[in-house]
Amino acid sequence: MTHDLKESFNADSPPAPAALAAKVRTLAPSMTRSMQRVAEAVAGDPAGCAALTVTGLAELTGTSEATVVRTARLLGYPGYRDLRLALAGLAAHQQSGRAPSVTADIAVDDPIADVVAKLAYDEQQTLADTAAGLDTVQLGAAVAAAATARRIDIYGVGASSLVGQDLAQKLARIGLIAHSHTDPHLAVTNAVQLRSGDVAIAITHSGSTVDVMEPLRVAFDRGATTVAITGRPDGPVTQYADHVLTTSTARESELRPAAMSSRTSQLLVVDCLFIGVAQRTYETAAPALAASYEALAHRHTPRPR
Amino acid sequence: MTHDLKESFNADSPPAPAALAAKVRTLAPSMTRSMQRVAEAVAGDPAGCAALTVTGLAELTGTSEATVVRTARLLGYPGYRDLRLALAGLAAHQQSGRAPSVTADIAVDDPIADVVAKLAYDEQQTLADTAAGLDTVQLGAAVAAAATARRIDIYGVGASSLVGQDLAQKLARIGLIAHSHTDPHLAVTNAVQLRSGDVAIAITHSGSTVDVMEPLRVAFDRGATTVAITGRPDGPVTQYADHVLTTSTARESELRPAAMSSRTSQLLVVDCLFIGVAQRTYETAAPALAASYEALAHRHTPRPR
DNA sequence: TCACCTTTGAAAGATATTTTCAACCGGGTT
DNA sequence: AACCCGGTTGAAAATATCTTTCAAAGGTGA
Repeated sequence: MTHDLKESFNADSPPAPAALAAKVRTLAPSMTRSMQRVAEAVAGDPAGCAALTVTGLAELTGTSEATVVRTARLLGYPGYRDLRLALAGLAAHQQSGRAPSVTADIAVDDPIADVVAKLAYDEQQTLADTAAGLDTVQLGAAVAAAATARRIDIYGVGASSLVGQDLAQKLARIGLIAHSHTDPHLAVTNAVQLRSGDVAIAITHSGSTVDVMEPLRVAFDRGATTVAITGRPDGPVTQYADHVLTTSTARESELRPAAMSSRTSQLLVVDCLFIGVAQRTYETAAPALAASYEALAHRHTPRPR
Repeated sequence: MTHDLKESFNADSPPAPAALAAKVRTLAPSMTRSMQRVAEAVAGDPAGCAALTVTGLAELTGTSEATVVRTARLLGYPGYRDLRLALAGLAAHQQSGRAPSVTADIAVDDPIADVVAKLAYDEQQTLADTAAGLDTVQLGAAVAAAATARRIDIYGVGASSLVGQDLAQKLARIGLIAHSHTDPHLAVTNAVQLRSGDVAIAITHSGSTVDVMEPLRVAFDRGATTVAITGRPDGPVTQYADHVLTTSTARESELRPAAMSSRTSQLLVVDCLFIGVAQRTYETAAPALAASYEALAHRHTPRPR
């Protein structure tokens, strides 16, 4: 599956009911300027845009019909007509559930209570977006591969390395052979050992972190089943991925680095992967979980009161 | 609001959000035979009809385009196009109505899509609980201490160690001196160096992990400001904590270890702490964040497409 | 600067929707 | 029964909307 470029994601989800705002955010970086203007308008006011014709929306955004159609395509619809229908559906949706008013960015002078509320809300949003945007077919395939893998190598650097470690820890707990690699050199060194029947998982929000791409490429070339967990489903890392799991991207602000929401999103994906694997290996996973719990008991003071 | 069914929708003429089936029934007598066929199809399967063009619907009902348009007009829309948009909205609505049963535990035989939904829902719940249960006064105090600390030491083992590392990474990014300790011996060794003006943070879900409590005790004795992030505000660790930040605990199931939801909760707390500190040190934090972003740019492949 | 690739919108081409209009139907009248 | 007439219907023209094409504009690296 060596797809690249724009055509790749036109193939996947034909319809896309909700989670449009999330999709817009994920795809925004791969859009051209004028397409971003259109996407922004659409995400900002679905109801309003649903009432517009191609020409209308083109005028509103100061672009051309062609650009509007292109944007619709990029978002996964066959054409503008279908995007418009989806927007109408979305509008009806929002109508029912009025959003709370903590959506604003976190400001420097926000009282601490607001920070808590906004952050919690944002992360909840990120979770919802991620769940909506996750391709369950890809996830299922990744789960199947991991559940039967001889060994699982995980690559991630920076903030993503923690996510990788988390996954490795959990998989190890249910008796699988899983390792997380942070050092790029060691990662490549290890990747060389992989072959068919092994699984390599790369975690990178940007989709273009060389330190993570390189070991994945090696694993891919060696015949291992490769999985990319990334916020950029069109990024270069997907070249070497048999299965791509997309994380969502929340808008970031000055005080809220992208790493924060991408981490939340990545963790959800990783958890889903883990649970999926645990389901498939239930016979061995359940006792292993119990055993590891037992083994740690003595590390706690006897009676917590 | 006393009106019931039939009377209600005569009032709202221009749009007609729901109650389409009812409208069809009321207006049916005043329709001609072929129009009734169209109206019937529309009321029977809004979603399906939304996918059809005028011609398609005309064929389906064995009538002509003109009749379809007439029917749309009779139902109160300017034309078929608008009826179609309304249908799409209606369909989306119905869809959302059915799916409230994700609250159950994750079972071994749940399809992967359910796993995603349940997990996302659970984590969202955990976030809400955590935000609600977080003591902003304690948080504010912890933030104040951390923002002005000479150095910050963080203790966590197991799953919590990742949370500790995450916090340390982020604090370091905004120019603070923060370290996460995983090795209990090294943690204690380092804790001995602390004194008044330093901050020590212990992260333990159980509130009774000796490997984490011990360094915190040492730091406490040495006069450092100590913070405990724990799910058990009555646990032994709080003895040595000047400020206690409580994380929430979601119910766990066989397949979903406690570590999973506690991690989500801990991360939110840690994020709040971080943002709070970033706010208070904004002058230095903002440029530091920008600088660390710059420094990493070359680790990505130049042009993602 | 130039060559090359990307992005963009004007306009042509294709579809879908709306309107027009004549044929058709059914019932009442001579 | 034959005829007329208002209402109903669909084929086809007219219009609006959407899609595609293509060349010019804009940017980037050598």
